[in-house]
Amino acid sequence: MARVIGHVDLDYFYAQVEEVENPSIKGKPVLVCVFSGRTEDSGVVGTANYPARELGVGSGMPIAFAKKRLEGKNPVLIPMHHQKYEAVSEKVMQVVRERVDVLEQTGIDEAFFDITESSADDFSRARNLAASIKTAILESQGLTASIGLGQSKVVAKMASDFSKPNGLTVVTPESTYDFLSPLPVIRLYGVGPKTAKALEDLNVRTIGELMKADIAELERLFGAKTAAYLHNAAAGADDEEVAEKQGATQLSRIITLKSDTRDADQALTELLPAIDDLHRRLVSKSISFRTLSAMGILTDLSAKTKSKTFDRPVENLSECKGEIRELLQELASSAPKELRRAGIRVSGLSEKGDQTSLTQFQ
DNA sequence: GTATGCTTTCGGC
DNA sequence: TTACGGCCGAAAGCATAC
Repeated sequence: MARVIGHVDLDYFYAQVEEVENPSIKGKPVLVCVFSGRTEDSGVVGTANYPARELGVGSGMPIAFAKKRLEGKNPVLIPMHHQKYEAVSEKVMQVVRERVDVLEQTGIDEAFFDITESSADDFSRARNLAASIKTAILESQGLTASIGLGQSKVVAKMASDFSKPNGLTVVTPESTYDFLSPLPVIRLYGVGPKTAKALEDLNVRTIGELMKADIAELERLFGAKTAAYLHNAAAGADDEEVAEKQGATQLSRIITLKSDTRDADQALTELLPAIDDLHRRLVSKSISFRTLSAMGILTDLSAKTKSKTFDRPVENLSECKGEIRELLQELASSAPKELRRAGIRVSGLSEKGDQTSLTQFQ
């Protein structure tokens, strides 16, 4: 049976939550900012509302740069309140979950859903269901969302991206080719600036051109698995299932250092609160880990990591400061530049008292 | 050679 | 003129075992 897959994306999420809480800022450029604390304005824009975007400001942009662009435009800068957005997100996801067959949350503000059953595989019924989901989100939390429907995850994701904010785009199986083929490859889910550039060097600019691209050439450039994905995704024919996500596969914390350094002990000192925070998180969720990594962002913003895997799951991160120090030391001494930011990551996670996930197939 | 597991990098939001 | 976070998941790259 053909599938009906949806993707829901909350519009300019963090900034919209702030607008709902304080409607008087609506209409002005609103920036939700991640301040790093190094200098007054250092940090980046997390989310910008549409008035800000129309003035050329968007997420990932340095705050100082955004401020310059918005001089005289009465911008509203708000520091990010992650817990608040987390709470709103949970409520929205529950509203959606109640109305679909399967929900797969892929971020704080987006999710895939499968409504093959509840729409009886009928795209016109699916459209009505998607419209009712949008209404329910608006009534529950005052937020607009954009929804896309299609025959696969790739099509649904691109459909939700096609019209926003407050969009509803339905791409039936019959219209899939016409929808996808003229779009630039950069719009394809899974294609970022680097892949797009490599494709452009092959004279592949649109998804239609990607559909016809030589597979051997794609394999040579990207490897077999990515090549197969690109080929299928271009046709909107990926067969990825919508599946509820279990727990996280990794947890991390990263900070910006007060000043650039190669001194591992300095980095460790500044990281201690983040290590404690992650430790508390692990303990409260009864999570053990097997792999510990130190992450560094260098002065040129390039990234570097060093990691270590233990033989058995480790429960107590705060007892690993010696290992973290060693990893930071390896990292700092092998890095071509000083560290600007430093972080830790744990992966290979398991829940305490649940060793089955590691042993049941051995 | 193939399978498997670990390390590092990439890319999305 | 420049300006620059904090997460997450996944895949490539590499090493090792058989």
